[in-house]
Amino acid sequence: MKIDHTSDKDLSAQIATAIRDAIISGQLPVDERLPSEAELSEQFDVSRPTVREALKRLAAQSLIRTQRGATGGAFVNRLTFEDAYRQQITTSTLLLSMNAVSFETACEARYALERACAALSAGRREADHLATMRAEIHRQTQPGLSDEAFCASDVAFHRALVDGAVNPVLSYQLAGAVEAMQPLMNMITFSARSREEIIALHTRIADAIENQTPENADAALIELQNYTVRLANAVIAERAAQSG
Amino acid sequence: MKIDHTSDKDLSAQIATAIRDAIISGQLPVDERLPSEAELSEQFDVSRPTVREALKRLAAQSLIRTQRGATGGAFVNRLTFEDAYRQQITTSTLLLSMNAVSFETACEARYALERACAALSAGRREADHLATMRAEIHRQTQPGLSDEAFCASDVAFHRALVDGAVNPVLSYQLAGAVEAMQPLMNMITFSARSREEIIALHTRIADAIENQTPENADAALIELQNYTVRLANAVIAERAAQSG
DNA sequence: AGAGTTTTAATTGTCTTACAATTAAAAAGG
DNA sequence: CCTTTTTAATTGTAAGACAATTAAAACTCT
Repeated sequence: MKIDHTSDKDLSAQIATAIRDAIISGQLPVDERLPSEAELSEQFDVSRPTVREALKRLAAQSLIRTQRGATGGAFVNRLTFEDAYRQQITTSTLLLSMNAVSFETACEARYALERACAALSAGRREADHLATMRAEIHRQTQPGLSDEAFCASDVAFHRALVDGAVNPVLSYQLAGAVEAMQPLMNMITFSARSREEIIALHTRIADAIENQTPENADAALIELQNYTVRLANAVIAERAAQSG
Repeated sequence: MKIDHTSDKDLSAQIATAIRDAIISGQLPVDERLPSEAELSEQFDVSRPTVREALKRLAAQSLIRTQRGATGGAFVNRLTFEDAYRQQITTSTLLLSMNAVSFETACEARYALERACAALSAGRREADHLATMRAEIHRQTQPGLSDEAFCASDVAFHRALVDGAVNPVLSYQLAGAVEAMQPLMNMITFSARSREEIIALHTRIADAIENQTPENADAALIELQNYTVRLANAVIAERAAQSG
């Protein structure tokens, strides 16, 4: 592993890339200890602060973890699904908030992916995920529920639907799509009437999963998508009218 | 924005989190300039190297960019779809390589998502994406094509299929699933026979998109999924026999 | 006065040195 | 042999210095 001291790129960025490549290619297996910061600074012929900046870049991506003390150091970190979820959610959230993505586009993506999961969920029909869906539907019917709590329950319901596919890779991919929509969903103030409609559709979805009728789940999800978009457009139009 | 000097967490991690939260919440809009490193070190009451470590953490996630010179500094970066693609791909790749995910599970996730896109692609039927798909199919028929080039063309074909849905959010979500599979796909050495089958299925998919018959695209993708899994299992079994 | 050139100041990038905090192993002592 | 203390290795943090870069300000010449 060598770096170019005459390059216009930061040395710390080059070092981080070199180590990252070594991890991705498998040269550095999980839990392997990297050389100490002092050794790395010798190997790359840079100062220790520069090495540290490189290591912090890798730590920010959960690629390494560090430990102090005599037997401490930087270790190649096993990237867990939990870590990946978190990164995926923040990245997706920022992507939506920074790029003027229309509500409809985000919604289309979300429900397209979710319907794919629903088909698998209907086939697997896991008892615990189904129980979670029913429990969340029940929570959503509580009259005193705040809008925030309703939205949180909504997310939990859809998470259970997705997790019901029992495919961690799929759950990971969907985490961003479902969770990143929450800020957008929160801007929609749910009336009692719209909650009723949503709960009815949720019930249809849960029924479809239970009865292993994926086509019914598909239809209900499409209706939910359309209804959500209609609600959002109404809110957006109202706001435009108020400000204009 | 304040940090806790008595916490067991790294100061640089705390500072990075504080700034990241400010960006996500919108307090720091895109292209806003952060205070200089000297000012930040005063504000947080830490040394400049510590501030720099925090900034490198943010830079690693494409949340900020830095510029040298008189009017330089750290600026809130607009997270582009391109940046997000790259992160998504490396994260997905590491997730698969570090977590003993079965080929079938990864394949199931990938094709479930891809079929969702295909349905939309068939509805939109974009000329340029269709042209790319045809061009890649043609490339795949060239007899002298190396296995690596065939795999790359395969990825390009599927990317075009996904991009044909004309939904950047969807393309972003899929980027990881499609590209992260490539290392797994590369381990399958394609014989002339399997190339023929794959090209035939690709052609059926392209035809289905062109004719706006999503059910045909769906069927072909399912066949492709099954065929890919069969090939992979055969390779895995052969390797086990050789080593055992 | 205007255009081109030089200087200057601000900022990040890097290096050096030093010390604090933590931790496990080694040494010491009972 | 067990407990306690010391020690050494390692990361975390600090302070100060200089290099590199860049845009604006000052200057010079026509």
